[in-house]
Amino acid sequence: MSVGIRHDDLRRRNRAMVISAVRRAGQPSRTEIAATTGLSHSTISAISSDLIQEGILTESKASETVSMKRGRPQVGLCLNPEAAAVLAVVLSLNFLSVAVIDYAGHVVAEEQRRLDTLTMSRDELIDECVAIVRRRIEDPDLDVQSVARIALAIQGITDSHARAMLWSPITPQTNIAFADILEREFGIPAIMENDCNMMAVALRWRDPDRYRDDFIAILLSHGIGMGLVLKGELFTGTHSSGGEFGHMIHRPGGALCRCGRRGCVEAYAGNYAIWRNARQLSENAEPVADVSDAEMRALAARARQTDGPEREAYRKAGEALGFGLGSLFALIDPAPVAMVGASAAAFDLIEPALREAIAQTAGGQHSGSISFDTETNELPLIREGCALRALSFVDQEIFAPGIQGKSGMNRKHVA
Amino acid sequence: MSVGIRHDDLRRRNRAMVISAVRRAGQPSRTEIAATTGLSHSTISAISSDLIQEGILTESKASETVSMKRGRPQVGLCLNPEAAAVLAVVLSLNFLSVAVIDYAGHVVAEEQRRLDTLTMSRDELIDECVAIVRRRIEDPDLDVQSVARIALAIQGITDSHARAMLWSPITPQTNIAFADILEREFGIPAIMENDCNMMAVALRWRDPDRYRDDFIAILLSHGIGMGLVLKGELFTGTHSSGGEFGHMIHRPGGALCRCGRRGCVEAYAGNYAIWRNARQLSENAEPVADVSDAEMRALAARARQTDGPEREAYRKAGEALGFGLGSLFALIDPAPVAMVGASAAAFDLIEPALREAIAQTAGGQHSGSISFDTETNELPLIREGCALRALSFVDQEIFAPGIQGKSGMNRKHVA
DNA sequence: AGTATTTTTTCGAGGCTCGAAAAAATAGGG
DNA sequence: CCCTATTTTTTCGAGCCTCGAAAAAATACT
Repeated sequence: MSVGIRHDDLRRRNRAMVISAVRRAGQPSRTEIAATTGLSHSTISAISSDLIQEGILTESKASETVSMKRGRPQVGLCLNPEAAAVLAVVLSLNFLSVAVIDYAGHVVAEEQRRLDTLTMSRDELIDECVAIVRRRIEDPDLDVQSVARIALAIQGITDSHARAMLWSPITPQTNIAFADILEREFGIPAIMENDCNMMAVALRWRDPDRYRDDFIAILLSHGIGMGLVLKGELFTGTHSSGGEFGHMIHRPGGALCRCGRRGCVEAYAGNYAIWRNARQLSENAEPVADVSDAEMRALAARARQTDGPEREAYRKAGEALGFGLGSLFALIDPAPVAMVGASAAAFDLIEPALREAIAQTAGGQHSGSISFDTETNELPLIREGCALRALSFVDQEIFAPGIQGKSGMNRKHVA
Repeated sequence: MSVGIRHDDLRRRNRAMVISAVRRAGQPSRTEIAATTGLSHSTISAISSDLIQEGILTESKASETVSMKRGRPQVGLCLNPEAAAVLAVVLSLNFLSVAVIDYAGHVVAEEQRRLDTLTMSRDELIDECVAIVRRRIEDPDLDVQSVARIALAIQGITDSHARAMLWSPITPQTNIAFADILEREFGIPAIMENDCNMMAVALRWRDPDRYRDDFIAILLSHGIGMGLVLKGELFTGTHSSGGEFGHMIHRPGGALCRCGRRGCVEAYAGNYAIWRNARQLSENAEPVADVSDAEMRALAARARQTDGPEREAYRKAGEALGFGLGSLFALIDPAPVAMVGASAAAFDLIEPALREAIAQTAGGQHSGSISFDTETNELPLIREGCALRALSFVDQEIFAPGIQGKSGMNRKHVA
């Protein structure tokens, strides 16, 4: 059962709250932090003094503060970039990328590689990931004191504890415990996240006005993925990363999906499905492994030009997405939607049928008011989400730890 | 944003924790509470001493403790039944019921009435509810010191703040703010909950081994409802009670649903849909207002006897439920399911097609391992859920209040 | 009756937050 | 240039809260 609050938890939580307030606000003064957290000035003063002493926060240079107000000028607090570093690793189809991010959230180094993920063996895949991480960590050019956390995102299903990839369309391999492997290899805490969930995390960070407590991020790509935030929390399944919107059933017994089942939303709206329909192939035709972005752009161009099979393919995609969203809205109620990925550039071809379909569902009451936004490049979002996840872990678990391992041990003190 | 933890919160939360530990365990000793909450004996001693002084808890009579152990015998703490009372009101099709429950959770009085909810005006409906509550509260025979909370459950959609009924199949009226109305009328805090959500709350209470952190309660009745618990929390929509499983889309453009749309799960699995299919009426035939339980039992009997349209009707219901669950499992992963309601008695007719359908969906990997349980009488569950909800509110908001309205004002102190 | 054992209470220590007051740092006005 | 008003930040004592250790209470066993 949930456990009582010990006295030590109090300081721990308030420390975490101050750190998170600084991360969100950028350069808040102590007074601003007191206002947003509801804690007293004395408490904020004490906590931030501790955090500065420990090298986690720094006071921003007074030069920048252009306060035209009377009185003692506010002194902004900011995250000390040198307090820690994190790694964001993104593994997607035929592509592996890693970025080193300092504690303030700035990318300080990166590396990208093309692979052939579909044909690689289990060990090759693991070795590539370990190697790219090792190169970044051990790079002598890089003045990074210590990497405190690795976050790895992958297209596919991960387990709910963020330890392992369970299944992924980018490789025939299954059940690879990447988080455990990286932890063993480098002795650095690691997590394994779903790519679409990381998209959602990043969208919330980028535009908290639009993407606040409830929203949906849908990846329109070769497959269809979703990241879902409900009540301010990232939604995950009971055993896996969950939110497999692309594999909700659109038409029982319908078109053949890449997952081997029939009638999934993805089997109508994934790139391979649009391509299959545009070529007027059978719904039973085996999904192709990959369709290039260029080819998809060509399909979209033809669909915009003439009312042929290409336009019909996009219409079917919109219909599947619309009925899928309708069923989703029946469960969670309507929420703002972000359409992410290269195919989001063809959202103009998808939207009419999508809205028409939603209007026939439980979401229908508000079908006009549901707002869609598009973002054609998913990779930066995923990486940003990973970085945020990893940094937030450092904020809460390392710099505001529980009883065990009271921090401040080997960290360099600043000034 | 989330607010810092003040010092006063600490005691408040730990008080709430002790109360909730007593409610769950029945008659735990102080030592047991210390063990489950992780707080020290001293703290538990101090808090429980307060709670006893305030008349919220009592020490159980030593006579019952048959401890064959050496040492000072444990003295069990229990909820003082006289500390407060709550009202559970359940409004369903043509039926209104209310129960008075003491603080220990025992029903001390009840009243039930048959109504004609489908034809009643808005004011008649409200007046009936107010009147039945008034009769129970003002009953001179009843020695109830003070009703601290009213919880009202209704079949249909409520808002996410638990204030109002937004839409219900039992009445053509919409948007009735029952919670506000009852609060104004009696000056007692009230909430308005969805019936299926209350079923889920009660199932979790009754069988915490089976229904712990993640499970699904589905009401098989004239309509199809769902209560969903995920990660130990009751799931609700962003604006409404949410979880409208019955109105997920099974077949786009398919059978006519009671909600006016087409192809909803309910349009295949609701009583009216089974009845319609069993009579081999068109899928476009207007849903009938009500089918008696007796008639449904007759349908089920005939379905078991011969392989005719009745059996096919149940098969279609199972198929719709199965594909619906499959889509749900794509989002949340598989979880134990409770089938509740009179039609759960016909689950034997539904299950084969249901399992076959699930096997064709994302839930398919585990289709064999998904476990179903049935419970044919929903009303006691709903009432129990209401009572638990109301009592839990009293536990947390009244007996462990924040700064404002520090409790213990007019309550009778016990010995 | 005395001893061992277990539960519960008591008591002082240590932490944490809070409010009030003091200190610090600046702009504006004469 | 100095003084005052204003705003931010720190300091300090008070009040709670939880904790651990020890004491007290209540029973079974010998």
